[in-house]
Amino acid sequence: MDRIQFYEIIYSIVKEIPVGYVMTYGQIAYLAGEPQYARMVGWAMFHAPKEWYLPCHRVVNSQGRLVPGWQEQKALLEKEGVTLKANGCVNMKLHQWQPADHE
DNA sequence: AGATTGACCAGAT
DNA sequence: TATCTGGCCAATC
Repeated sequence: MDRIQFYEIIYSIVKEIPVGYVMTYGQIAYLAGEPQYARMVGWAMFHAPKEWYLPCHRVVNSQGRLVPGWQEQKALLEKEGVTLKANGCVNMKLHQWQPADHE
């Protein structure tokens, strides 16, 4: 798979994340077909053109931690209805979006 | 062209 | 449970 295609899939998945839900980099990479590309997901998010309007604030790491150096993300998630723990991490069990939920 | 870093993850200690 | 290490790919120095 071309890296470009991989990015395209990543962006597609991220754009499909509904309000009030979040996903992990690893999960996105997995859905994109390359579970090992978690780092590329994060890299792609940071370098994603704003014209894509990606809800990258709904993307967190496997621990539910928010993006380092981006305190605004916390406020954004709270405004979307995402409940954050006292330590500032997302309640993954409550907000981790699962595409195959109705499986 | 080689080495280092990065919005990560999983396993090991 | 918390911290460290190795590995992954791409971009930058």
